[in-house]
Amino acid sequence: MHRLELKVYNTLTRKKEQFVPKQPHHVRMYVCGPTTYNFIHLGNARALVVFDTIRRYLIYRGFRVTYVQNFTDIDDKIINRAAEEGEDPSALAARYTREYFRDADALRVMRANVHPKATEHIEEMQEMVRGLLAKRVAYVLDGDVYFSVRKFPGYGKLSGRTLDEMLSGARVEVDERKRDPLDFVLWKAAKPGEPSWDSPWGPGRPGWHLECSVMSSKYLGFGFDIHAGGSDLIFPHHENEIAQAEAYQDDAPFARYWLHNGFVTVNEEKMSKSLGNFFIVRDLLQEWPPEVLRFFLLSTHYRSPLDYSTEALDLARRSFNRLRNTLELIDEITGGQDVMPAGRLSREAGDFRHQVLARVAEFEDAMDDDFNTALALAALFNLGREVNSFINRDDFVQTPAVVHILIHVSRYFNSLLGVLGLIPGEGRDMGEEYAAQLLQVITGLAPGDRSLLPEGLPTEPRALLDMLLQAREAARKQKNYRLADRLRDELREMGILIEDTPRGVRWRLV
RNA sequence: GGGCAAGUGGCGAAGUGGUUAACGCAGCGGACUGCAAAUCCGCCAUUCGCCGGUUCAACUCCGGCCUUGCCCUCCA
Repeated sequence: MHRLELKVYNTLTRKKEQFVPKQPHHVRMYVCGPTTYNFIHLGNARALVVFDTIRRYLIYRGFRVTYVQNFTDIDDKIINRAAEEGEDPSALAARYTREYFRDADALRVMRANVHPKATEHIEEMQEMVRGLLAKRVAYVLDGDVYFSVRKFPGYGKLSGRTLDEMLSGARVEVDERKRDPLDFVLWKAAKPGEPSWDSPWGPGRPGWHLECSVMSSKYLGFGFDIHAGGSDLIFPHHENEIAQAEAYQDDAPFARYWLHNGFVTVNEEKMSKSLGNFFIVRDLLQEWPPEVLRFFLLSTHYRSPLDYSTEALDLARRSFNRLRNTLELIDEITGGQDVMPAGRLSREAGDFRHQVLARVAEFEDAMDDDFNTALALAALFNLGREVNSFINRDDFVQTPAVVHILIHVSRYFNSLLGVLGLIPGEGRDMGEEYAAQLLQVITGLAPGDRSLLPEGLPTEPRALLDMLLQAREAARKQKNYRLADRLRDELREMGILIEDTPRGVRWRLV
């Protein structure tokens, strides 16, 4: 397999760089996870899916990947939300952590190797605060501990701004007690009634930025390979993480490659909780299959904005159908068979195999170039066209050798789709709810038409459908197109799409 | 106000200093089909926000302008 170099865009240097992990063949990757006070929305999902895809591609490329994603399970937002709901903050955090997994699993986001929680690392965080105080880059103020940004010369290197440029913004909160308006909290004193942990500076809780510095280096080691998150985390979150970690360690870099995804927008405006224009993944999954959501999220390069709309998801659905059709077409030929002994290849089949490999290389080249999933999808469409053309040739003959090739092609195709997490769910999983409707179709038949059906009625929806399909085949043979079309229409109405192919009837749920 | 991106066909979206500007959706014509669907073949941007500049050559590099978005506050 050909191997060009893998390039990634590093926010730290603002350019694409060759990606070389610190340790060959092993990538250590940290992704900022959610604050567990709510269901995740599509914007959160984009980060999850994008970095999950990057992880999958790294694995595909032969790297071992250690993937860490945290849960911020103590935070002002959690405390406030818990107060509103009259729920214990830790119970609320635990609840939304479970809900997080339901959505992430549905979106086929692989679970991390470690999912550390902030509340389980209080000791380590206090340790870092102590260290920063000892180095005099932090100071105590009425039970709070602040990091002194002026003491860290590299402050601003990730966001590409100087301290003075940041200060020129009018939105920095003014707290007269702080030595510098940009100093941020490492340890936050608890107000009465708030959850707290004892500390040398009084009862309190960790500042948000601290947890990621601590947990990432705990599980991945200082100087790990990839630190990722949404663009809105560049400043101040990741900037502050760098400041703390590098000041504490007296070393750099804390993380080697910084990757940030662009936002999901709605009418060109950032989808965000404060704007109230967000769409909850849980709701979207009611209407769209996970593959369609993933296809949508990966149809644009991860650093570009992506505008949400029903039309855009519908476009993703239609587009993805094309890939799924090809997948089904291959399955019809191979029928899930295992590899068969190779026979003599026709010249056309040899060319076909050659073309397929070229498309696989196209996919890899696209992903090698800063994970260009939009271009990678184009390679999959090209691959699909090769397959469709080959199978639909006039002179197509289903010899063992051809089946053998198609099984291999199927593996390639599935493996590339798998990198994008786009393996379609079972589109033929009929719920019991179909049984009643199918029965209704059968009982609605005229007595004459019913004679085409065998005696007795099964209860399984699949069996009922098979019966109807057979009856329709019989009707078509008798050129009773009135009945055949009527059955097709009625099935279509309940969401079962019928297609007549040279290899027989084919159906799927829509 | 400061910083950073982006503006490509009806829509979505890649891409490149120089042979025909990917791919998908939609549309049109054809093949296949009893009809459909799926699939295949063909057509569909002489043009890449606007104006200058560099160059033998720019949509691609530089400058200015316009428009939009993001960050500077919790946010993926």
